[in-house]
Order: sequence, then structure tokens, then C-alpha cells
Amino acid sequence: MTVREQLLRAKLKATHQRMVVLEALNNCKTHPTVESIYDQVKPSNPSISLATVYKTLETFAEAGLISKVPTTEGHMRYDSNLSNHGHIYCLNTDEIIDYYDEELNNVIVDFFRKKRVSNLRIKNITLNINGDKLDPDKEVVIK
Amino acid sequence: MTVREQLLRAKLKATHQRMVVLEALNNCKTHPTVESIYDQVKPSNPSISLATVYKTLETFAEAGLISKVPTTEGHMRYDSNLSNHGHIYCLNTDEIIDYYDEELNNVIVDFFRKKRVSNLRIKNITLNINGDKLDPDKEVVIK
DNA sequence: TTTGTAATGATAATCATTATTATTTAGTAA
DNA sequence: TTACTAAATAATAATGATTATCATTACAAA
Repeated sequence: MTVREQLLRAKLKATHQRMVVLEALNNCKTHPTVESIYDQVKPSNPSISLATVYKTLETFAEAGLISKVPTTEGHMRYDSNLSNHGHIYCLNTDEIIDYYDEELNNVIVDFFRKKRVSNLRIKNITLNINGDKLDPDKEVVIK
Repeated sequence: MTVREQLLRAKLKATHQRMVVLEALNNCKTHPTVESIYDQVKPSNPSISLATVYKTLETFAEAGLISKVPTTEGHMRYDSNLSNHGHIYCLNTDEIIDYYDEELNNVIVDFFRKKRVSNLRIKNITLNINGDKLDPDKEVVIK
């Protein structure tokens, strides 16, 4: 699906700025900040305004095209991976890595099918793993 | 244990400001913001500075006396409950409620004993439950 | 008590985010 | 295609939250 189609499907006007920002998000495996998206699209779109990037990301999040990921330091980052997943926070490198395990997910889903939390409509449950990367230059691998 | 003892044990100078802030945190079942702590201690300590509250909370977090809880909106709140637990985020009321279940914790601990995440020294794993309170005036109850 | 060092209060500076507004653009209908 | 309307954008000012500065004060060790 093209970014234009994604936008129209979300009932958003398909402007050039929205398309390049969404393109950047889609091609991004990390969890970018507003500034890093701005830096990424700026070279090929010199007239884009930082305020537009802020508003665009907020609009996308409201429309459900992306999700917001708050960091342990209280800043906001964005995630175009909409599948059910948790995050590994590498505190010493500021990396945020997607984490998903089918077996663990099933255990948690089963648990909350039994255990009832009343007076709350649960939207989602995520697992956060916080830690330090041992070798900051190598990747974290889940086996 | 008195707040003075808590501070000295953490190798922090036991100033009056630190004692009243720690006292406020200890007596607080919610997850207060900087401002709400400031508002709470200000009446009985009119000369305390907001900047001091900021620095004090950061100092406490570094010393491990409290932990920082980032909200889904990217703001910071503080938690004097140091036991292993997760949080329920009530998105429509901005409440953050502690959550702990022995059985679920065991399942998760067991899982990560088997499953290895390499190149990462895990500090902690927390479960975040996001949802909306159905009746904002009533409590969320876990059964 | 005295003294050295660290913490505090007051406030200025900074940084991130949001608001404002004139201009431009996308989408639609003639 | 062209013209129209509402929405989006660019530029930048305003705001709000947090941090830095520095003169003063207070803790705690001797």
C-alpha cells in the first residue's frame, strides 16, 4: 500500500509533507524522535517546517497510523509498527527495540481472560524490558 | 524507618527540604508530578523553591529512593513504591495505579529465565496496562 | 563552635512544544 | 480544466516545563 493510500484510508488529506513523513516512518526501524524525522526529511524537502512535523506526527497518532512511545526520560518517540508488541529500552544507548514473543503473549492474554480488572476498559497491555546494552556497538539478540 | 534514616542510608544529606519531600512521597498513594509535590509541601514550607523540588526528586531517583514513571503523554511522575510492580494507566483520568500479581510475575520471571536476551543486562521488566476508566468516580478493582 | 562543603532559593536561561496567522494546497464540483 | 472552499503549511512568536547560575544558608564532621 502506498503512503497516499494509507493517508486516504485514514481520512487524512494526502499532502506532500504527510507523505514524506509517513514514508520516513515506514522506512524506520528505530523509534524516531520528532527531530530525527525532521532531520531525515529536511534535505529533500527544505521548506518543511518543524511545527508541521510535530503536528503531522500527532495527527498520525490520533488517526491510528502510528503509535506514541514515551521514553524512560519523559520524551516522546514514534512507532509505525502497529502490531501487538512490547519494547526493550536500552538505557545506556537510548535505543528502543521492538519485542514480541508469541508464547509470552498467549500467557498474558490468557491471564487477563481469567483475571478481571473491573471498571476499566483495557486498550492494550505492553511489556517493557529495561536494561543496559553490554556492548553498545553490537545488537541485542533474543533467542 | 524515619525519612532521616532513609536519606542517611542512601548517603544523602538530611536537609529539611529533602525530609518533607520524601515524607510527602511516602504518604502518597498516587504517582505525583513535580508540581503536585510542590503544592503539597509548600503550605507548611513556604520558602521551598520549585527548582529544589525538581532537583530533590531527580536526586532521589538517582539514589534509588524512588522511581520515575513516564506517562503516556511524555511527562514524568514519581513512585515511592520500590517493590516489583507494573502500572495501570487510566488514559481518561490520568491516574496511574500500581499493579502486581504474584502468579503473573512468576510466569514472566520463569519465561525470562528460559528465554535469553543476549547483549543486554536486564534491570527490570514491567507490565503496562492502558485503558479507560468506565466510571471515573469509582475505583479500578482487580479481582 | 568552627569550618568546609553541599544544598537551597530566587530567578534567569534554555529547550521543547504549541499557537498564531498569512499564504498555499488538496480535493471537489462546475 | 478551472475555480472554489476548507484544510494544511511555513515562519515565527508565545508558552510552559525544566535546568543552570550563583549568592546565601545549613548540615555535619572535627
